[in-house]
Amino acid sequence: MKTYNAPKGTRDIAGEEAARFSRVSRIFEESARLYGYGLINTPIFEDTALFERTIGGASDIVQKQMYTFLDKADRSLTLRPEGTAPVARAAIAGGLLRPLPCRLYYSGAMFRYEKPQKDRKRQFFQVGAEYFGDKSAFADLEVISLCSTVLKKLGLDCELKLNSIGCSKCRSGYEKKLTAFAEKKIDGLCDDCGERLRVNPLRILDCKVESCKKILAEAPDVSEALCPECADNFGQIKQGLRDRKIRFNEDVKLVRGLDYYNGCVFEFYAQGARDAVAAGGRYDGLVKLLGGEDVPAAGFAIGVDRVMPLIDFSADKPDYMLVSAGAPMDALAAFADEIRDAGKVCVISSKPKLKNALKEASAASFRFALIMGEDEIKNMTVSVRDMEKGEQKTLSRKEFLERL
RNA sequence: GUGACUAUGGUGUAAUGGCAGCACUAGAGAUUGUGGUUCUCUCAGCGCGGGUUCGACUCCCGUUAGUCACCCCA
Repeated sequence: MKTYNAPKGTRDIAGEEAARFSRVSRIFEESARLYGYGLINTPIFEDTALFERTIGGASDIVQKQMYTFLDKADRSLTLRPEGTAPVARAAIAGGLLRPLPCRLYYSGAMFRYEKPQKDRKRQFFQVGAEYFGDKSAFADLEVISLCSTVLKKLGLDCELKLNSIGCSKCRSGYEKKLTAFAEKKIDGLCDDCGERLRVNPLRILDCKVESCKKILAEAPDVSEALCPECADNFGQIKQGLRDRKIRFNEDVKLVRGLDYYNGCVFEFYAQGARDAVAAGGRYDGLVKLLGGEDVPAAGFAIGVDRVMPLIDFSADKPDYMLVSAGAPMDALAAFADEIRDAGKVCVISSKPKLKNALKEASAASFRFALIMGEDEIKNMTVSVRDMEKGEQKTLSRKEFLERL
């Protein structure tokens, strides 16, 4: 019989992984809620143009990583490769940006057509938060704090890398300077950098080739090219982080791959992890670009798949397995419901023989087996067997339920 | 997208080109209502397609999938 695997670059998440997954989502959602963020669910696919315009036509994502298809009416649709543009789009469309500020969080699958490898699947999961309507450092600080809090609650010790790539004004000035610098040294730079210089000069700062790194070490700094406003804003963010005791390292070479970013950008690196587990920044131009008013914004996303294997996790053992020793199933079912009403996990073993039922309970690591047989039915009792200690005692069902 | 490596029951692993074994798991059982230790039995496999050969799990080519690096990114 032919069987089917999950499609290339996707995977099934079950068992312990699933438990990790929901733990990460739960902790994120809890924190976002406590910060006053509201959940927003956007479609899994959008008009292709939404991503082409916002992410940047020159970016790798748009150039070769989008899952784009035509629907039956020849509309060009794309499986979302990231969450920010859809959230911005939805916030505009849904009139959510009227009383500003507006705080939203999301959680879900994203898609990028890449060659799968460690920590890089074609379908991956992100949780993220977006803050609309505040131009000041306050917003940057809030989203960085939220992100940092979540990672901390997950037990991760992360390094925060921080940079400012400036507003549209100082950025274009800087890009000119950088381009001029790089063109002089073009012979020493790799081919990719030549290409980057043409399409998105900032990205050459990100080059991993040693010879390029050496040359670019002398490149002009963004920090020196910032306009007074941007420099002041960035200074406030850094001071705010110090006040909040959030450690960070300024990295003047940090740029982001998506075109809509400006101002402060950041990435969180977990210990030992090569890639960022979370990243974000400010994107003041995005809402306007999508036809909304001129609403400044900042946000971040956490890579759930990347965080999952890093968290310290031990699965909870299920509580009770009800096993029959000749008791009718009806009696078991009613009692099981009473236990569930008390909020405890209770599973009824389908094995008719006590021996096999106990075997099942121990194989599935239940903490207790609840034995019900003729004696227990007659006396309204239950025999509670501790599967680890091997101790067993019989008590009245009423007493048992009270102790839950 | 480029490059390298890998592919055998559900899992982990063997077999100079000559009958595919082993361990774990799972299922059934070892006289009455007591499991996680023992014993017996059972189920289950060469990713797919070509080629070389008397004969291919083994060699060659292709393909698919996985892993790793590059690229890029959460």
